[in-house]
Amino acid sequence: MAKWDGAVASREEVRELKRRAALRVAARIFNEKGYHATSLDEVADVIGVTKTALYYYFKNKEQLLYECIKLTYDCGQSARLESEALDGTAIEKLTFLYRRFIELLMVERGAYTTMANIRALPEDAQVELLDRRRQLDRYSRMLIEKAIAEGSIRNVDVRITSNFFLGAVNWILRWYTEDDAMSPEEVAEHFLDLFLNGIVQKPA
Amino acid sequence: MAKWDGAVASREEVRELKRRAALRVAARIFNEKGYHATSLDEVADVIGVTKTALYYYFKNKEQLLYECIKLTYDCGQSARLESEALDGTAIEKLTFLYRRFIELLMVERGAYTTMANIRALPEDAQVELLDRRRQLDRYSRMLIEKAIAEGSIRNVDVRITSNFFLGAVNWILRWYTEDDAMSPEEVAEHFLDLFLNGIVQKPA
DNA sequence: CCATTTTTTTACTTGTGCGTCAATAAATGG
DNA sequence: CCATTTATTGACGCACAAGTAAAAAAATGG
Repeated sequence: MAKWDGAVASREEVRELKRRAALRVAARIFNEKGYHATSLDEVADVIGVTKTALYYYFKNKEQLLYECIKLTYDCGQSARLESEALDGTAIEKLTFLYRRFIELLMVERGAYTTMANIRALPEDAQVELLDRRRQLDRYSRMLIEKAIAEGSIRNVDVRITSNFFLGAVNWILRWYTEDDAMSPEEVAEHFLDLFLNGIVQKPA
Repeated sequence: MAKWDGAVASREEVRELKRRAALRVAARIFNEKGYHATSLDEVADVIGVTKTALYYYFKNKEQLLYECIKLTYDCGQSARLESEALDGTAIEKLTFLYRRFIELLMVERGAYTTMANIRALPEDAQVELLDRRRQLDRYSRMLIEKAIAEGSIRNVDVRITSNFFLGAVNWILRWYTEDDAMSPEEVAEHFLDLFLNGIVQKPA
């Protein structure tokens, strides 16, 4: 057994930590300035190494972007899988899906999923990511339909409603900063409240 | 007086039409692939001229982007000015603001206002655009506050609520295509309904 | 039809940033 | 403390796209 019994990171662990740190830095700068406007020299500078060192961890710039975007998509996938595993009514699953998605997104802080970013990737990566996006969207719509059927929500337009809320959620990364006074859980709570109940004051 | 009495475009009019056509094309491609990934050769190709011709109408690439983004910001400004000119309750003004904003945005189809795009511009243009954005946001929040005060909407968190809806609206350009079955007015109607009333089925 | 202005093109310069290769430095284990 | 693997660096080639200058083409009005 290694001394310190795992309290100190092994070689592979160090490597993995460095990779993740690099991804965080890259995602932040990509979001700030955009993928194409960001040079690898710049990312490397912020990390404190040279560009060539990055190539030791990532095949190329595309690969770096791909993994940044994947951070974000994994949030959606996790939320979906957890929601599917629940047993409850459609509106309960729907509520859970979005709450979880928001919380994960805000904690992970991956790369925005702009069309510009997706399009920068090779064809197969594009297909994979767009497919994942569609899965989330389809699941979201399916839940809305079921919730309408079970009578828990109004007879809204499914496509519009799904886009409406997914848009509001995706936009969070645009205005939420790490030093925000509000926690991800609080934001999620407010968003769900707005989504479910709207803003209008109902007569008592 | 010119013959045909203005039925045929004058020189300046033709020039202006060409400028606008170029802006449309550029905005579409910028939205599709991102500003930095789009070469002027490509924009020119789609229009059917060479890159150099573009330089006859626009000072440089930045200028082209600036005007594309301005198309979008002008939508927000127009909606705000029209809303301010109304006399009605806060919730009426708020409803009008967003309905008008959505409709204008969908018709104009300017450039997405991503951080990457803004940051690509020179400092003074950035300041100007971000200031305009803040004006719209401030006006939106002010109306929400007043609407709470007048008792027409619930006591929601103003910042969250404004960001929530502005996000959903800005996202429209991501999923709405020109050949969509739904008209801008219909989309606006649905969005306002969702925003005001939420999705939950209220007991009769 | 010609002179002039407007518009567009061809050919070029220049800078920037991705990705590579060989060389060096740091860590690891015997 | 040395041999070997792992990690990082510096220097460079190369492609691509922004922007320019001068010439050609097209439109306009007399």
